[in-house]
Amino acid sequence: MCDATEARISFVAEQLNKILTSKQQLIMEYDFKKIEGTWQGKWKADKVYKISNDSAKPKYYVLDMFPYPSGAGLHVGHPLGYIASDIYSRYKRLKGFNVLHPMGFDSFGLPAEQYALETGQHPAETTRINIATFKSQLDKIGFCYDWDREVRTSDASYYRWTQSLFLKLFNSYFCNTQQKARPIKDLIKKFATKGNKDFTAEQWNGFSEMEQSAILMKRRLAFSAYGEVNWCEALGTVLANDEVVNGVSERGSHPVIKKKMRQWYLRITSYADRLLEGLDRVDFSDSMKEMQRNWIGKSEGAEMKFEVYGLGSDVQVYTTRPDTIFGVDFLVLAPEHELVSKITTTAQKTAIDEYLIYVKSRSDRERMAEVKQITGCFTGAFAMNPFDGKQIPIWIAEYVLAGYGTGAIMAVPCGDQRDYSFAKHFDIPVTNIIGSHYNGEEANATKEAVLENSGFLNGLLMKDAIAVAINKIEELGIGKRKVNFRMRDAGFSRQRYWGEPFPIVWHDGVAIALDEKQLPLELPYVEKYGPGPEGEGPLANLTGWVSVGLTPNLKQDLNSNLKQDLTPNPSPKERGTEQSSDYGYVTSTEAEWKHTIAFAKQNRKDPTEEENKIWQELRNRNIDGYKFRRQHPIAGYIPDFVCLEKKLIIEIDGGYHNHKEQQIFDSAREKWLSDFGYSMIRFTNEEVKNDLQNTLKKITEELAKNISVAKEVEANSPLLWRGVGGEVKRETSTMPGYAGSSWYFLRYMDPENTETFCDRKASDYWNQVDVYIGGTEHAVGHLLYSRMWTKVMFDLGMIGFDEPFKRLVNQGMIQGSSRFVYRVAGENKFVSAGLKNNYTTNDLHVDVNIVDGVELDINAFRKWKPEFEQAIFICEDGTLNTPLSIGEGLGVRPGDAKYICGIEVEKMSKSKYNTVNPNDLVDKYGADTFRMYEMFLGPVEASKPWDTKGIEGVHRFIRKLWRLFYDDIKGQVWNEEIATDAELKVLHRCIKKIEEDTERFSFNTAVSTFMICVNELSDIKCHKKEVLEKLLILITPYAPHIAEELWNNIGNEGLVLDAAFPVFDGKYLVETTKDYPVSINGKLRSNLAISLDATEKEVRQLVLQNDVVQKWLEGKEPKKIIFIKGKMINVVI
RNA sequence: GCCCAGAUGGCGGAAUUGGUAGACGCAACAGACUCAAAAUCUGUCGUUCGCAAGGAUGUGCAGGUUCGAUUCCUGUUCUGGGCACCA
Repeated sequence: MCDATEARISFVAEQLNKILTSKQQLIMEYDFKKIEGTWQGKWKADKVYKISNDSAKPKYYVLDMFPYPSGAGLHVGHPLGYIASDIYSRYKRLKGFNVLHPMGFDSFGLPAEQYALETGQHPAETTRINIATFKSQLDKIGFCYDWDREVRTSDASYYRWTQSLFLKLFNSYFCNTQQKARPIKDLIKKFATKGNKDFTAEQWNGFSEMEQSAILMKRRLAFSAYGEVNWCEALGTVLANDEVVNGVSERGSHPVIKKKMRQWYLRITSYADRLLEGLDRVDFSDSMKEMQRNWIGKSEGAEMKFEVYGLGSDVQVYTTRPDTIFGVDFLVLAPEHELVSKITTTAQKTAIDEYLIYVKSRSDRERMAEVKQITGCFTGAFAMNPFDGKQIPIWIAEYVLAGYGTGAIMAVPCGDQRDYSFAKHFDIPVTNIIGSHYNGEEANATKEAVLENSGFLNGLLMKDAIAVAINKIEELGIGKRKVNFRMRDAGFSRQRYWGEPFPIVWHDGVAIALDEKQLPLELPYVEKYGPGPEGEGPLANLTGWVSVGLTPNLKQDLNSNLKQDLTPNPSPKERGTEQSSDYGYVTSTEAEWKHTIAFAKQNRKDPTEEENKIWQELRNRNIDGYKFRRQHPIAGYIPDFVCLEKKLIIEIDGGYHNHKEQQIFDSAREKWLSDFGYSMIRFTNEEVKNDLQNTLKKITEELAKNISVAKEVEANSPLLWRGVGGEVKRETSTMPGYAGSSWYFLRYMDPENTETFCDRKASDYWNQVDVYIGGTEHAVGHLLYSRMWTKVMFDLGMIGFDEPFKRLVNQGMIQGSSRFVYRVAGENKFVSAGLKNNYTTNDLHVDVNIVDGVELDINAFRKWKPEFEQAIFICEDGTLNTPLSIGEGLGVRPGDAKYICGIEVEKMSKSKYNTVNPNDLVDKYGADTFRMYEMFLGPVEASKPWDTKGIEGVHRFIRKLWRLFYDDIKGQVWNEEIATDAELKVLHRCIKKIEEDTERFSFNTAVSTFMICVNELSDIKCHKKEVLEKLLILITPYAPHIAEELWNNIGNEGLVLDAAFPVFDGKYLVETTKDYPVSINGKLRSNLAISLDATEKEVRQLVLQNDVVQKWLEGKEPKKIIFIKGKMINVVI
């Protein structure tokens, strides 16, 4: 072999070797993109996160507040809570729980509608797109959601149940004796049999339907009433509170006034006490509980009456301080109080009228804006103090609110600052009832003073006098103990499009619930999103949709080809042609209904032989206790016989029903009757004539069969059986954003159920949400409403618990850290932060992504927006940086001169260019690094500004973890050697700390624990599988992808996701000696290693022998030596 | 105005029950490896006096309780959040 060949061979071998090494290196490198892609794909394909409702394991429910899918997508602030809950879910799974951890979208809401108004895109479309974006972003982070359980509040399959639950609220009332919700049927029954304090049963039964419905409306948990809305004439629309700024509209600054409109409300005030009490049984943060308590605003006091001089009437006041009754110097009524016009004297009438006009002219916002302004007017009337007969003037003033208490107060200037200011302002003399405790300069609102000048209360401490005074008031029959709440009933309707339509139709001012079977009432498609003619929601513009006629289904039929077939009277032979009507059986007007009634009456007079025969039986036998009616109109249809209770119709057909044409009519009618919940059974004349017994048997069977339908479909649709005339119109407002979110946590338990909102078995199994994670912004809205809904459902026996969330964790808000550049006024020149005071500048937000810390990437900035292409920079050191294109010769670009940006912490938002997209970070560092970094930032509960800088450190840590298994050069380093005690000590210390930290949601310290552990293992060069695989299990919740990859690489079967959490063993941590800190007079002076077995006596001796201690003692005896075993030693001199 | 939470190095933060303040990370500085860069590794790192050993001081501020206080108590300032004429 010649040299050349040999050289060639060795060259080839060398090259081959190089390739092999580089390939091996490639395999051993931490390629997070590949790893994360692989495992996310595998998880999805194998459905590893699919959770069953049927498991022997104990359950655990971890829930995130589901997001509103905004167009902006996720920014780094959103995933904070999601990562925390994901870690916790995965941790619980390792601990052997069946963990429910779902995700969905709160996809109804105003922003989508606003966007639609601006761009003309349909909210359904933008919502769909936004959700897709959100999901793809979420998936990149590697969350363990069971997407099969996803819910979207704007899907008909979801809001069908929101509507159903609304109907439950509508059909329930709050029973004051049992303090719980009950079906309104019970109340109706009570009214009809016993009446109540305002009317007798006879009176109730004599009330018209409209009167009855009005009375019931006052008790329903979801009710309709007239309420004030912010009405903007110029925009022709109703505005939400936050769309009104200082009395004018946010958009366009048009004036906004109060307008009364019919609104829907939830009677949440009935639950005030139980919402308050429930807080003691849940694990929420103190501040969260406090916020809810404040919102509910319970106050205890007394309601009592003051007689008005010269008039028979009394003024009812509410006070929490009945102890100050002898200090009352005047009464104040709210300007809207009903007594105002009655008691005002002729002399004061002009003044009062003027004042009322003034008050009306002021919006709520104005009244709020100038809190301290004192206004009021004397009515001329006087009231009498029931205790001392003192004559006290009655005033009106806007500081008294009509909506709270009785809308009237007794003013005690020496005990209440507002009353005091009022008295001073209007020169009303002040009575002092607390002697020296009142200084004449300001009110003393404490309850600590001793009462004087106070009749039977003299000498009592004010706080003790309260109860005494109330007892006296009750004794005298002039008032009673009374609890008031600040909370108001929750407004539940919005004059908007993108929300759940109400399953309600209106007829003659009576709200009629749609039948359960008619749900979902789908949100119709609209082209325009503008308000209706009277400021109603956009739905009001859909006249075809709003006007129901009878029912939506009937309406459909009328619009279809069947109209022609339905219209003619089907039995002209029987009824005679002279009575034919264009609509026949269909009644959509008063006149048509009258026709139908007339037909029915006539039919009754003229029965067929077969009808008579069966009627005898039905009437006499009263089959199975059910009452039948004959020729009784159902909506526009006149059946031969009907059992209203069972919704069963019986038809005895004459021969003409054999005609094909007639059969089309029949089946069409059967269809829309079934939409009302009615079923039908047909017999021929022959059947009745020949075998009556069999016919009756069939009816009995049908009644039994029908039982579930009849039970379920409440007889609550008067439309079906009462006289229908006049127009039937749909409710045009929609439900607010919190409707869908008030119960979504239940739907996750049983998301595909088409029979009910959530099977009782499922809700019994999953029960309460164990941990609920979300922001504080929902403290008083969503959380109160969902708590109320849960209580209602519990009361009605629909679920088995009355608090939805066992534990609430509030994640802090991640604020944006904005960067600014300073543009010299009028020039395309920017000055660095340190020199900006030398110039007049405009501060511009600059994209944080082109700033490294505070140093601007000047070239990236020039490319950022075309207008900055030629920008000149005055750098921090005063040198210039100009674009080269100005001319190579002229362009100055010193090497390392920096342009420094300004910083400000603000809310994260696109317009401030301070958003950071998680996708970018995941692409650059991987999901595992991103997850751990978000957790490493600080406690989950804390708010903090985002700073990308530190992510490098976490990424270094992850790579260091990887290097415990694979070395860049040596390749595999992990081995299967037996672990030493020292190594196991490191591991078990880590197990203990991770378990503790994860349990208490201290994820930032958990991350640093991992860092410490990996540092220590690196230091002692531990690459042993026995230790490392336990570490992988520990870290799975935090960094699931790398854990799964390494777990698999070191030869484990199955997923680390389902491994068992390592059991901590304290024996590895047992120490024999402790390096005690030795303090002298509390100041640390030395350390001393002492055996843990040492007795206190031995320790004292060792301490006294110590050089440092001796030096400090200077030969004296110590006064005392404090020794706390295992902790520290303190020598007191 | 009322209620709640918080304040610790240049920065994010740790100290779980009153017991070694500043873990872990970032930034900074010094060094090793390298032609160089990246990556990696080692060291220093509250302030202050001192060559050093070793002191002094230090958890918003002022007091207090305690052998000992970031931790408990009182007062106070500031920051963040909530409510806002609720009798």
